[in-house]
Amino acid sequence: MTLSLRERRRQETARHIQRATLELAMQSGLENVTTEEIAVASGVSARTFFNYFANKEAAAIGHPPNFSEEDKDVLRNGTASLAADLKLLLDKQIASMAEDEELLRMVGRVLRSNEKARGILEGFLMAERREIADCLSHRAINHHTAAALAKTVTDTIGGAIYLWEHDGNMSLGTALDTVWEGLIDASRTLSLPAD
Amino acid sequence: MTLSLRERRRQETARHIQRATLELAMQSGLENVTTEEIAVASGVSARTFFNYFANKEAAAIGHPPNFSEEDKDVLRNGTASLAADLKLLLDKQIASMAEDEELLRMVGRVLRSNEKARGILEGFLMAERREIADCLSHRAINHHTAAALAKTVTDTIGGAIYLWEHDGNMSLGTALDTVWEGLIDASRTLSLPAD
DNA sequence: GCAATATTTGCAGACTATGCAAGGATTGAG
DNA sequence: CTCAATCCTTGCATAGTCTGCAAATATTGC
Repeated sequence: MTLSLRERRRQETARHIQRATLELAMQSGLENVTTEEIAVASGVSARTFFNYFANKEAAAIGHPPNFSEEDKDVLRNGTASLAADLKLLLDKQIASMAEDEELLRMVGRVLRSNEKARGILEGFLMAERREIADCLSHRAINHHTAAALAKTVTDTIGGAIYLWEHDGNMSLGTALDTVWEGLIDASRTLSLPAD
Repeated sequence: MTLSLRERRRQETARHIQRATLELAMQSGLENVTTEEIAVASGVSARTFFNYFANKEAAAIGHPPNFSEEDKDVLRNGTASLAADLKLLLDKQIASMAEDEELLRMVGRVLRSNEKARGILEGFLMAERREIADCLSHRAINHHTAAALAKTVTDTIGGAIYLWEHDGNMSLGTALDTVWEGLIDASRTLSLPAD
């Protein structure tokens, strides 16, 4: 886990560029900011900007951290109910996001107004869902059930952030609990009466 | 519901451009097709192309049809179980998509390789989910439950198409049933043991 | 057939993104 | 410390995206 000087600098520059991108986007909207302006604000050349991110939308979103092996082990070999283990994962993810609420708010604002950014995020989420579904494959009835559960994870995080952004002074954790309850209610609705 | 000559021509040109875009994309990949080429293949000027679609990704996806009032009424005032009414809506949507499987296959292929296209589709889906959640607001326990149910609708359609695309000779309808079962199983998992 | 209204088109111009090659910085070995 | 290998940054050239504008063309309703 020790990074070379080069790697540390690279990460730092990437974060730096993301900040600059988001701050400019908050002022004028990402559409109205040029890559040139972002590069200047980040202290790198326009060409170097594209060595770090494929485009300004990707710069605004940044490089999201991967799931830890620890988290995935809980999903694979957890002893509690599946629902409880999933909720645990959600709590952890939301807690880590709550560490920088301002960043989250800025990213959220970009995502709401920018189609390309939404597409890039979808790409990240697809990869995450694949990972989660993989971890669940032993515990779920079959592949499709695992996929449906994985989707609920990313959806619930998205829903919680959305609620937190729109409902004035609800904490991220409370928003998660609220959306989670809605999900459980929806699951009851779907599973109880039909067939 | 009668359209003027102008409106009919406009729709026809739009479909024409979508076809041309998709056919070129199948040959070389959408990334390697220029808007100029699409315009020539569609028989319009490069400038006119942009009067119809904001970009080539939007042209590939096309203008998806809205839900009919009839469909929405079933959601609002259906007498069967909510799960059954939702399944009905899904069956109808999938049946209408099955009318042009080649188009669906081409659009799917673009979506799998193009981030921007995924973002545009997400935009359409968000709007659909809002509509569905709105219809469900009276029948669901609360707003969050309705939102979770609406999300399952678009997710299930997406999942069914994905399955149909990848599993050799499964029909769209069978794919939908399979994904739907996975969803029901997932719902049972989430609703039964926890709390 | 004519005036009002919409659509198409070409053109100019700002912005995005990539390949390439030169120049600079970092690294590890001696 | 020094040198060679390696990696990173940068400027430049270039292909492509997309918008505003104004002239030309087509459609509509009267």
